[in-house]
Amino acid sequence: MADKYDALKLENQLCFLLYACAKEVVKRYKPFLDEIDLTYTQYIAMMVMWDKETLNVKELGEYLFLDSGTLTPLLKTLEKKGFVSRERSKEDERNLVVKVTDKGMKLRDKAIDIPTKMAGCIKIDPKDAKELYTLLHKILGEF
Amino acid sequence: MADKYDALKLENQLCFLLYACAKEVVKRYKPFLDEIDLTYTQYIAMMVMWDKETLNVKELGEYLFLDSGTLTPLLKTLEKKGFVSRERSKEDERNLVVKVTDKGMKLRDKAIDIPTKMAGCIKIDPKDAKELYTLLHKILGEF
DNA sequence: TGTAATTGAATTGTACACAATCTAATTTGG
DNA sequence: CCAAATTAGATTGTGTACAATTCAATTACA
Repeated sequence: MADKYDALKLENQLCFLLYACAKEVVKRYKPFLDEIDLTYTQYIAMMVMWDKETLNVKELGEYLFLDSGTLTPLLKTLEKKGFVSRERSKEDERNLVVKVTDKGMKLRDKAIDIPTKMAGCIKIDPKDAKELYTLLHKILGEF
Repeated sequence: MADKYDALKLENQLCFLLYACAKEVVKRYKPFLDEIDLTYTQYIAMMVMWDKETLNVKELGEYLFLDSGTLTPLLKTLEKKGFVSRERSKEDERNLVVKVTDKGMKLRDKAIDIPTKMAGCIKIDPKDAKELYTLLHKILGEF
């Protein structure tokens, strides 16, 4: 019973599945992230900061696929919470150097069991997870 | 060289991949959706409306995984654009009946080649697409 | 070398997303 | 039958997202 509008049905849209799935998974993080006073976006920003320790806004944005319009207010919030510092670079004053603070590094230990908790929260077997990981990388790869 | 913080690295996060991928794919829709004066969220709402024609806010929200906080302003915008009508139900005045208008139904024909255009935009072979579809359904299934 | 082009952040404006709260309408149970 | 509980939607407040613009700093090049 296929009609010419079939492709316009929500249930046939891979993009919608991606969109809905991403939102629902992020929502699952909330209770765990509430405990360490971070939103999901702040959490992924801190993940990069924990790993790199010092970065400018542009570099951070490349990791996160976010621009300064999102990151500027986000980083100001993280600064207010004491997790990062923000300072213009001496060498090139266009660059804003973001550094994770001691307090920010301490937060990492509080966050350490979040990935495990989340894994227990989303029931997907390791083989499927790996497969999904590969497929999403393929799509994201061409961007 | 595994350390105890490995699970907290962005590149190991399936959720981040989902989140980034969904955003990037939605972004790809923009040029096509601009032509028919819809945002992505408005577009998926219209997809349900095209299919169901009449719905209340709660039902629409169940299809879209969105609540009234998002849908109320969205539907007011779609009403202003003339694509849907909003009216309280006579039988139960708590229900707001959303109906797609003639103008809204006409929009469907303008939207009809968007799925094809998008398919040409994201290079993923049909087998992978199917696999991805199945995996995402599995995850979304438990929500 | 001086101006034009480029770059990195910030700002502005629009549109979600969602938790929490509120209000009015309906339903339930004593 | 009526007060309490439930339900549907709207509202409020916070926090993203991102396009477009602005601004200051730096770089390129005629």
